[in-house]
Amino acid sequence: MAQSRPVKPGQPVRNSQSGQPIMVALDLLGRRWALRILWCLRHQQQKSTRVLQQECGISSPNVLMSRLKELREAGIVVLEESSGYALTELGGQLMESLGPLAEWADEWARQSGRDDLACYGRAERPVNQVIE
Amino acid sequence: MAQSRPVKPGQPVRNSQSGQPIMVALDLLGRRWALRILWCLRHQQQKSTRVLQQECGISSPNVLMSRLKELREAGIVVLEESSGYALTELGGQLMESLGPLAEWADEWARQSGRDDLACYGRAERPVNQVIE
DNA sequence: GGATATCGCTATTAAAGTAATAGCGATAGG
DNA sequence: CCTATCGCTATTACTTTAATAGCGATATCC
Repeated sequence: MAQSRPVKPGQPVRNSQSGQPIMVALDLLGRRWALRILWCLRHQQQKSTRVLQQECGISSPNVLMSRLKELREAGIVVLEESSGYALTELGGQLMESLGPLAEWADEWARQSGRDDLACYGRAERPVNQVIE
Repeated sequence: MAQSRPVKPGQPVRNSQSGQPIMVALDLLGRRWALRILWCLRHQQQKSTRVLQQECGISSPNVLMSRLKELREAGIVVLEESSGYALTELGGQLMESLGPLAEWADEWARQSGRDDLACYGRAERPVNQVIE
């Protein structure tokens, strides 16, 4: 049993003892599948655990449940009555805040000679599709 | 021996097989101590491994060396001749791109009733000091 | 020269996190 | 009752990180 404490602002986390919100956020979002799950919840509002597992390509439900639990405790995701998991408003705002980092990543790809991968600034692909 | 492949745009990583820059970036930066190390390199330009280890509170040099190697291969950090590690220009841009996420994290702290921790918007503390 | 100190970096073992498969109890419909 | 799906748990193997000790190389001081 991992039994990790809730990942919320003010709580010490892996990367920092101070509980600084940005550090807590980076710990939470840096964990395996976390952003992938949020991305799956983006378009269609509600999805079941099994749909999430399949669409994200997650083989183990254990880690999926761990991430969902953490994201729920963090107020980023909710489990709605017999309709599945969904993003909260805060969760939606989070997805929007990743824009500049995505832009940096594209610049990074450019400087690495892989600008064929940069998609954030392209008109053909909406901003929504940056995170895969 | 871990012998992990370089974390660069175009390479498949833990969180994604596509090599999308944003996903690669989140894998790289989400690894333990990565952002903490970058933060330590922010003010003073060059620091030795031992100074980094001490200031970041890292007990094991193994993981420090792993992160530094990854960050160097990614072009975010350089080891300058007998003067220590330093951020590249790209690395500096990266730190700036984390602003919106830090703002979101502060809003997150506010909604969690921990707005005493939110520091990103405060005039007293420069933006530089958000990440601890 | 020789002792001391610091440098970047590696070896080794233990702990923590994740991968992968199988299955539980609950609910709903036929 | 039978089947199907739901959220979720148990178990075992593997990967990543934690923690301590130490290497060879360079520099400094006596």
